Amino acid sequence: MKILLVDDETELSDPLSRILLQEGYQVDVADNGAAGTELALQNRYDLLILDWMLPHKSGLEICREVRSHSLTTPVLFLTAKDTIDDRVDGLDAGADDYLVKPFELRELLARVRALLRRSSLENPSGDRLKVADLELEVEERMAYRSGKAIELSEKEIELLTFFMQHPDRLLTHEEIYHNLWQGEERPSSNVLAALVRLLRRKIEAKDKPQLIHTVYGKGYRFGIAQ
Amino acid sequence: MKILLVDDETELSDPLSRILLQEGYQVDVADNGAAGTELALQNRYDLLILDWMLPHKSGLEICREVRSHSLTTPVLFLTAKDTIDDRVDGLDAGADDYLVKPFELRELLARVRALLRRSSLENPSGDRLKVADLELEVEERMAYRSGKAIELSEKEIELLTFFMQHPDRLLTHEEIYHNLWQGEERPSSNVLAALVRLLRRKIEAKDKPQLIHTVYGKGYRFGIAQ
DNA sequence: TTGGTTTTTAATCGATCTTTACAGTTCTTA
DNA sequence: TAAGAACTGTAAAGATCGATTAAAAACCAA
Repeated sequence: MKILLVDDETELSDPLSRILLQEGYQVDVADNGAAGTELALQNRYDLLILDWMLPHKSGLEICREVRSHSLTTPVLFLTAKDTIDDRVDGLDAGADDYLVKPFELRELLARVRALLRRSSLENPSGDRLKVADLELEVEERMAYRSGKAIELSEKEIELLTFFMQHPDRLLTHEEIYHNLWQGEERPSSNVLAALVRLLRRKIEAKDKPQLIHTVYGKGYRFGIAQ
Repeated sequence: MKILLVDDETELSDPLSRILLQEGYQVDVADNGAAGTELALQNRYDLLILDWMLPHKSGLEICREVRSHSLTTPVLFLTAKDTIDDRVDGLDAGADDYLVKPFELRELLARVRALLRRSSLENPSGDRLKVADLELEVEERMAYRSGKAIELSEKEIELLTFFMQHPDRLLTHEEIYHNLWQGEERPSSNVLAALVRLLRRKIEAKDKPQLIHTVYGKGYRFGIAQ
């Protein structure tokens, strides 16, 4: 689990990041708003912990900006600001939780667990996914269709994972691009179509139900259901 | 958005449920743990708001039990209990948020919005239209007649959506053209008739009541009624 | 660096969707 | 009931989009 901590007070961020590391999370730290925004947009974190008052760009602005790029990573505010207005503003800017300094470490950790638990519930990236007769082991970089092993490249895995996390749903080109090439500018060519073809070549078979369905003009749908 | 409120103190739950209703949510109220658990398991709520101290079964127990049935509805605790241990217990029992009484109403509403926003992000239940035995999921670009899946093209979806938004009403050619080809100049040919035919071919069936009725010289009427 | 693999680009081909046109049918009214 | 108007069914052109290639570029390990 990767966490981004954006805080300029090293008296807080140093021990906090150490403790989060001890708890088994990977932690990146940024000490100003601009750097935090950039990191958040270019990497895939499972949680953003933002201080409110920051050099260059406030936590509130980071949150708004990140959300406007339709990044849905959970956000936890950590701040000395304690009027109701601030809390409401923070939550309405797209934050998921709000904790007022000084806080008890144990409560913070419990809230972090709650946020991560929910996002892993929704994105069962747990290394084993199954749809119909197709199984995927993300860590192993292997898929199995009706038991037969299939080797996949990195991008193929990413696409298949995204597909299998949202079976039977229309996934638009936008959404897929966002998920696989986030941060980077939208590819000018038909990378996605090319990638889909590579994946199809590996996981589809004539004698098995089709799994990747194209939805004309919109995107793709993954699953056995039409 | 449906919310279940479980609280035995009517001094709190009465005004609170009234306010939630004013905010546009559907609200069910239970005044004890057993009833709350039952309601939560038998209905589809978008959020559970649980008091901690309850007759029969505590909020904590409700939360655990509901989660053990792998129900992932967001849970917000609302309680007078205010030791760190309680909060940690609540969050680790599967709750998503925890608010200590007395709380500011505005903060509660902001947290409710945050929780509902996230769950609607993860479970985008787009518009669902239903007329007779025909269902339409606009976002998913799928229709179902008596449960059987039907794929539709963009223009077909637009027309069917317009039909289903105004059932049992005469929709004139003018209105339909205006809605589907707004801005553009009125097509010179019989596009609409052609489109209606394509749609009929997909959603009508000999053994089912007719849905698209033509009103000679005027337009169309959609619905089972003659 | 080299050689192999993965990812992206670009061009072409093919499929689907939308519109048009027209022939055949049904409906309305004089 | 006959004539004209309106609708249905069909086919095909035009427009848009996706699939398929092959080759270039980027990446990576030896």
